[in-house]
Amino acid sequence: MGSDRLTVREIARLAGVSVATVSRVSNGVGQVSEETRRRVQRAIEEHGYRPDHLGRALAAGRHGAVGLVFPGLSGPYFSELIQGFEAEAVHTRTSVHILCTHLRDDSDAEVVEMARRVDGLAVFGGTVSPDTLRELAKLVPVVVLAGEGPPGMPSVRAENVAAATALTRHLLADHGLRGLVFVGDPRNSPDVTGRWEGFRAAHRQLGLPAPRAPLRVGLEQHDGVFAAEQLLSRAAPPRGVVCANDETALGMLVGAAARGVRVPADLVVTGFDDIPMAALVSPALTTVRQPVRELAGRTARLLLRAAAGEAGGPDAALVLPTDLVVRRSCGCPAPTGAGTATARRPATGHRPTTDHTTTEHDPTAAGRRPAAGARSTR
Amino acid sequence: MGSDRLTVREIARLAGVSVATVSRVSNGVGQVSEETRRRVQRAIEEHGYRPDHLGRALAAGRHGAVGLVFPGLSGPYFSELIQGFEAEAVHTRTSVHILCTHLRDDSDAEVVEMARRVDGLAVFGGTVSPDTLRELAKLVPVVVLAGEGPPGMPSVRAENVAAATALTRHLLADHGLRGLVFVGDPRNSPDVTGRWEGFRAAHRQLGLPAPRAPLRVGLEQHDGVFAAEQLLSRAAPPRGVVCANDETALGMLVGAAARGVRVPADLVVTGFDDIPMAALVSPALTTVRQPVRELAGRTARLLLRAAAGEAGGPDAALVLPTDLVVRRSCGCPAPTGAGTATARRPATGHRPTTDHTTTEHDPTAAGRRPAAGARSTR
DNA sequence: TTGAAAGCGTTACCAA
DNA sequence: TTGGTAACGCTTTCAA
Repeated sequence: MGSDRLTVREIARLAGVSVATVSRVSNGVGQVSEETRRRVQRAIEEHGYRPDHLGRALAAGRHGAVGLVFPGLSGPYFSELIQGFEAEAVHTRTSVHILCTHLRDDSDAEVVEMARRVDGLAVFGGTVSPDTLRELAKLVPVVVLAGEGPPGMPSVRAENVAAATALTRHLLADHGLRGLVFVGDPRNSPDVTGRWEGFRAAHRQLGLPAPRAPLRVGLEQHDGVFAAEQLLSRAAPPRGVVCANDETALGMLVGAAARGVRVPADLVVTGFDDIPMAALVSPALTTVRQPVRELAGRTARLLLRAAAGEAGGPDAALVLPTDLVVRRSCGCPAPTGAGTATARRPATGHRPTTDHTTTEHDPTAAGRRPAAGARSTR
Repeated sequence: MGSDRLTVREIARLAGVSVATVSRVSNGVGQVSEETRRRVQRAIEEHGYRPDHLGRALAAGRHGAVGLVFPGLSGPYFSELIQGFEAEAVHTRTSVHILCTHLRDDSDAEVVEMARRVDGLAVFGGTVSPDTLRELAKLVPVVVLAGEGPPGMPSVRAENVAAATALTRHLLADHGLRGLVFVGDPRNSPDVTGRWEGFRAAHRQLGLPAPRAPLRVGLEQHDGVFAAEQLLSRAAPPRGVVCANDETALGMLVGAAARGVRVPADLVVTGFDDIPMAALVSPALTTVRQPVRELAGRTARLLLRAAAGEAGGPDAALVLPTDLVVRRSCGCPAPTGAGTATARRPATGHRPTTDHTTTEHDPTAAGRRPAAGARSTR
């Protein structure tokens, strides 16, 4: 178990030098004669010495780690987010600690606790209260991911309102649908708030009466099934639903199928995020693509720069563009579909990567091909 | 941002006492006169002083944190695992740091790096090499989660082989199916290895020829769709597939539906894990339930005890029992199904919690009901 | 009951 | 090029 930890002093003694010299060698800084360096190096390697983190951090006044705070981790969206973030952090040799607050009531305290162990914090929108966010910012640099913080706090998010507006307008104007229902809880997260916002804006812009209240459910697949049960057992089920994310929409598809409700003939369903499954179900899901990877990457860069003590640029609130992805679940015909100005249509059927133009390498494409011998997730 | 951190010295000066007294008060140890205690307490609260973690950890020689190492985070399985682990850790005021190694080639080094920042490590089976595992164990206490480590290393896992055997026997013997295909990569993780093992054992036990090689795909939903494409485009598609987990099975269902293949009439599909969606799809998924929450809880308790320096008991490799859950996707009739000895059948249709006897509180049940005003995941 | 001082393991400054 | 030593912020003896 916890073997005899060796210290700089120990190595110094063994190599017959001072601790200062050992520190210089192990960090590769300062001037050390070739001969001494070799001697110290040998002692280090021979005993497998690695400087203790606590000591180092205490002396440096830095932890060499940043925190990533999420409410939960369900689904490919978060998975991708984390991957994008870590890919960036690895460059600066900064380790990333993930904290899931879940729904615990003392979660804000937990986040504050974490703030004391890291050099910076990326907090997912809606995870902690604005007050706590301000408190955190007094301790360490904070960047809000997929949301907005108090004025002046840097944040990175995807454009939700306009995309949701375009999507909803597509259903209302191009498909002539009425009585649409928004499935998701706008209080859930800033993302959902924005999508609900756009949903309403579309109605307003077209001079239609305001839509009814949203069906407030969570963002996981089974929440969508639950929503389908609710909606489809009504006397007059809606002709279309705009789901807060793809997973809910997939669940909706499942629930509809279970009741023999045909999509899109009887019910139109749309999602949000464009996760890999969105293009694989039938009918393929009309949705909005957001640059998840870049979202995470930009957040990481912003945070890492701030955590390193470099003056934060004037970049306050970054908003990344999104794309409407029109597929079949909205009622558009298979290969060529009527779309809005921003719509990009599927070229072929079943490959999410080639469905629409992507600006960056999409790792899910590689993931789908089961490369023999490669270790896969889990 | 990083405001003037106050130190113990500062507070001592303000309260007109020594640092030792401040330390005693802030930790609630030792003897301090009521009067002094109040004065120090006031200074502490007035300035919002909280002892620095690094200093404290350095003095104590402990980090007050443990690490949780996963290959990735896709799906409800990991989500549940993390939640279960953290629920246990919160009791001991230990914070949990999650590390996702993804598929990076330098991930073993990353794990070693993390080992130097925590008091103990729970490593998901198959995430790091046995050699690295041994190296880690030299630095901190290690518990393997959902797998087994080198001899002597504590581990907690679910019973896979017998469950997979029972499941497969059910298909072979009770349903008379032949030419089954195992969908999943046994090299992926110990869990999958065990399931493949059981799959083969069932064939052996019934005196049937050994099954063909598994269709090696990942464990996410889209991997199942991919597998369906592969299998169903063959000249002679299989009559049944045993999927390595529920998500793959759900993807298989989607892929089958897209091709007009009926389940279970044309194709029998089974999963593993019993995630919430398993009971909600139609046909509902025949699968194996594993006590994910308890898996995580036991791992946490084992690790936390070891991390606290308490002598680890004689508990080497814990194996938790699993349950075969027979639903419709295997071909059993809806309400009452032919089952094996261990089978527990659904009582009603659509509530995973009540589908089969569970020994502990199932948080997904609460999660499914969208409690108005409650913050939901993400 | 309180305080002075010695660590904890590292880095970095200042002399030598 | 090296070594001594003072931080870093805290806990914890040991005396008073």
